[in-house]
Amino acid sequence: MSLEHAILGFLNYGPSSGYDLKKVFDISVRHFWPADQSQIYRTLSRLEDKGWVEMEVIEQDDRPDRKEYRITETGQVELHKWLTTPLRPKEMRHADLIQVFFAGQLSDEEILVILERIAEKLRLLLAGYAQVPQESAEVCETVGSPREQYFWMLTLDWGIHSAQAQLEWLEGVINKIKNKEHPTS
Amino acid sequence: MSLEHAILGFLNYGPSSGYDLKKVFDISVRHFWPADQSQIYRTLSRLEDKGWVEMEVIEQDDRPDRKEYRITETGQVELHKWLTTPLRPKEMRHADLIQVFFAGQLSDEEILVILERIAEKLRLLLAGYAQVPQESAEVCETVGSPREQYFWMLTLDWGIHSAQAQLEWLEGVINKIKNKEHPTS
DNA sequence: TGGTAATATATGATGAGTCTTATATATGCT
DNA sequence: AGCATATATAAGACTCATCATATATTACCA
Repeated sequence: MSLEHAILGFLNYGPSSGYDLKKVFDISVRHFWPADQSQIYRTLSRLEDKGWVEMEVIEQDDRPDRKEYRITETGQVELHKWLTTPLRPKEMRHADLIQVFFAGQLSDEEILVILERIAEKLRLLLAGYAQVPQESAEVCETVGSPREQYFWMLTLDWGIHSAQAQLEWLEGVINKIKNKEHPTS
Repeated sequence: MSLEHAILGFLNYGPSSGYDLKKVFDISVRHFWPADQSQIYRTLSRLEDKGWVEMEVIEQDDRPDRKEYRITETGQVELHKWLTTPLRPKEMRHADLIQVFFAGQLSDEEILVILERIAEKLRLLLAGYAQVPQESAEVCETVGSPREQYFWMLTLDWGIHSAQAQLEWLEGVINKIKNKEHPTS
């Protein structure tokens, strides 16, 4: 399971609690692997059962106690194995494209609304990507070597290039439809 | 639910059985909305419960009987409503990018294997897209008007442009790493 | 006559993720 | 004293999708 190994990946930088992991996920990998809080805690328990991580309760005076998880040697072996193992192609689901697929049944005005909405979502996505570097800067510099940071940035770059390509293509389509360069019946 | 409305979309072209729908899905929308056979049958039952479709058993001499589903007026209203309703942004999950994110922990050779594997998957995806027109040609011409076919092709075009943009970007990254234009520590 | 493939539908188990809610401690504000 | 907020963990219910099977009919071939 991917979430298991994403968590192992972070624990390999150093021990951490479920609460910490949730925050790290949200500022670093959320754009390609969002993780629910409850899912993180459940997955940590499962990782412990598998022996890939160990847990230690850290008592805190100023805050509730935390459970700190540390990757084991078995866990490190498993992580390396997973990182270098081919992943089977994952099928995509784009509900937006279902709307486009059946758009022929709609009026040109309705179609343009749909397409503009998709374009707007892509612009928002790009705006979100633009903020990631600032949000993650602190963690990046403290936790990561330049080499690690380089690959972190690659994943962001991938998202930006994909969204930009999609947006440019979509804007072309919108213009064609505005110019009535499509079949009317 | 998107699958419910994708099915309604197809039933709006004419009545059809679960078996037919599975085949239609596989040659037309599989690349952005794959559907499992058992899921299609279960969804058809649910659509019937909701009153969006009606079922009729068609007895056949040469084959097992089939249950033919027909969209109702309520179903058509619901379909139109859904097609013109904004969909909330769906978060993406790309397990491949988890491997890239943690690739800094690996050797350059291991990283190139990972990236080449992702590139190869994209090439396979593009090869698959290239075959869609032939596979769906028959259904397209019999079921769809030129206007409908135009939007069907748009969804394919979207996939092709996305995959192509990703592949080109990825090939650039692979070359940079081959030329050692990345941090080694 | 037996075997396979195509047609056609259905169910049970499981996995993965989401949503909601609950619990508990400590800080700081008013 | 009362309230909101941040920290920290957890469990229940649910949705969606996948996987494996099961069943039944007919056609075709050896």
